[in-house]
Amino acid sequence: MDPRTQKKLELRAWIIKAMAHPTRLFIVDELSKQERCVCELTGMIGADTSTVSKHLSILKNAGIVEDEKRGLQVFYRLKIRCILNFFSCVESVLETTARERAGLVG
Amino acid sequence: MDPRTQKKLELRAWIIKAMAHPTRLFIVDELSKQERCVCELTGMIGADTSTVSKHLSILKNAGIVEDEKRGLQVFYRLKIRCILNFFSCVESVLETTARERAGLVG
DNA sequence: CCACTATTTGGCTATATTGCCAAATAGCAA
DNA sequence: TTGCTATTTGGCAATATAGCCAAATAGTGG
Repeated sequence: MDPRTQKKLELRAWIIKAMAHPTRLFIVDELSKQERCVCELTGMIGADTSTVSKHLSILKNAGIVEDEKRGLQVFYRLKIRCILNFFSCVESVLETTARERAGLVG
Repeated sequence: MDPRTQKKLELRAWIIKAMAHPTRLFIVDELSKQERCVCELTGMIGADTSTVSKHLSILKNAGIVEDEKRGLQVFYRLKIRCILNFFSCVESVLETTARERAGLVG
């Protein structure tokens, strides 16, 4: 693999990696419904505020979400809606696997 | 986040994580064009055979690719085509980010 | 059986990620 | 300024991932 291709794929893998964590999937799903501040997300997730903040900054750096400060709070929004397609394709993967397993048994 | 949701998201994150590596993105892209044996992919990637084999087993365990042994060789195929949507959405992310950066400068 | 090729697995080290706590920063209000 | 709340950042320990080499496994042919 030539270095140019390598660099290109590293960048793309880095964006996908931003999605590759359960907490961050939760956040993206939640933000697909409505914007949320860090404290709201922290409450729903049940982790340390700093942990949630770091997850959000990973998503923000990747370019998947955007933030807006209003008063004391920082609100996060989903910036790229097509990222939700990840969910449906992942469901396809799971369904296919489940169907295969069922087929092996029956 | 309740344990049920957590488990569900962990499973989905695990599948996405299988895509979150430059070498595995290369493999998926290559397999989207045609099936390939491990030795062919190893040649294109330029890593140790064992490394490529491990990447392939990650993709296989995730349910994204499937394999078929023919003689000495094991051929891998892309099983879930919608995974290619990941690429186009990632391009959207990159384009949006690039447009923003350009806007800030000009 | 032996030799040879293709692939997988085990084991190791280096590196990256995660999550907590503590501390720093930012904004609002007295 | 001081105090309070929301968020981010730094640092650390635990865990996970990646890549190489060496060894094991599987299939082919003499």
